[in-house]
Amino acid sequence: MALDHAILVSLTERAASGYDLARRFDASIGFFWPASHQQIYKVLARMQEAGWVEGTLQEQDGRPDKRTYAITAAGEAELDRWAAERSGREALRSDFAVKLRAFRDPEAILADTRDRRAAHVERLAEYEASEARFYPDPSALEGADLGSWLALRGGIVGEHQGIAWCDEILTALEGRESR
Amino acid sequence: MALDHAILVSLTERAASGYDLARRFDASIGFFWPASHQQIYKVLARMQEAGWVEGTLQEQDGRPDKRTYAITAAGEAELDRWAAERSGREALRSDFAVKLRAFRDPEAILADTRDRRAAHVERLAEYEASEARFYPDPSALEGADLGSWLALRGGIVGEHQGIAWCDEILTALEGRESR
DNA sequence: TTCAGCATGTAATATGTTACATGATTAG
DNA sequence: CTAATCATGTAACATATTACATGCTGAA
Repeated sequence: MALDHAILVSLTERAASGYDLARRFDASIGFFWPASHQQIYKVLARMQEAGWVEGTLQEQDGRPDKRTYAITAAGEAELDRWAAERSGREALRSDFAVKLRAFRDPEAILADTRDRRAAHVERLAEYEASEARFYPDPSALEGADLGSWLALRGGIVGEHQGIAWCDEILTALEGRESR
Repeated sequence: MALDHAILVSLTERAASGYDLARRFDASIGFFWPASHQQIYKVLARMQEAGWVEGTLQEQDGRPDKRTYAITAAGEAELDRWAAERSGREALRSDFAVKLRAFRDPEAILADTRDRRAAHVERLAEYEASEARFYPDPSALEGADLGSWLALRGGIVGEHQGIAWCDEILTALEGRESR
């Protein structure tokens, strides 16, 4: 029951079809909660049965029919209930850390680490571009905008951390290699 | 197929029963790949069928029989295959970031953030204690020990990042509250 | 004509969580 | 006498991934 809430949050911002949501999950909200279109369609169907969202079919010409979902009052109530709930500690699951720990193939680890570093740098740039564009004056932010900015800050801080970790690994491995 | 590898890595360090593994997963390797005993038993059974591990039943008096698993040659081969494989980018899934973004209940977010900060501080202390105890001289490390230390470094850097993010949130929210 | 985008899903499989079940020993 | 530790699991449920399936439009 967690993708459910991510979708509901996205729907409070604007009503959307499963397809639209899938695209949003490829970008903004999906940075913190990735989801595939298949999964999104399933959850939308379940939430409609629960009465949290309401779908209306729109016929379109030239392209497939579109089912647009909007959040209902019951959905809003569910979001409020969830928002007040304590969120326990989040488990991190890192395949890469397990691989490091196994330390079976130092060359592969080096290559992986370089890739990861590049991916972090790239994503950091995206985040920073978003920040500059959408939140040029953070001190003026309020409400949901403040929340979105703080979430983005989490992404930025996280990418910095990822880069720092990669650099530690590279220093340790490259340093040893050349000796 | 990822808990599989975490278990195999743990078994290369020392043969163990499901119960033993469950305890290890509560501590060391479980920081990067949490798992419950139920899940571990299931995976062990599956891996035995696949021939990656071999279990031997030991009768004990005064306590339940114990099934000790050791990694087989096929298991080692599988680890090697996995180690050489590229690991793609890891998805982070943060319920908390979604909650921030929803920004429904600032008081609850504040309370959550304080809890999270405390949990990060606590875990950081554990990691740093481990580091001081098991890796007092990092420059002398080699092989699997070097890998384990680097994984631990990831944990440490990650907790620092977590604390920094919480501090940003607290500054933003508390600053605004008092105005 | 080929590929990307729009738009919906089903089916099979894999993985993980929660609840339930049993039963002995030892320390407080 | 109560709780924790040792030791194994099953069953039901929830969630996520991968593969498959369809079909139209518009741009290169």
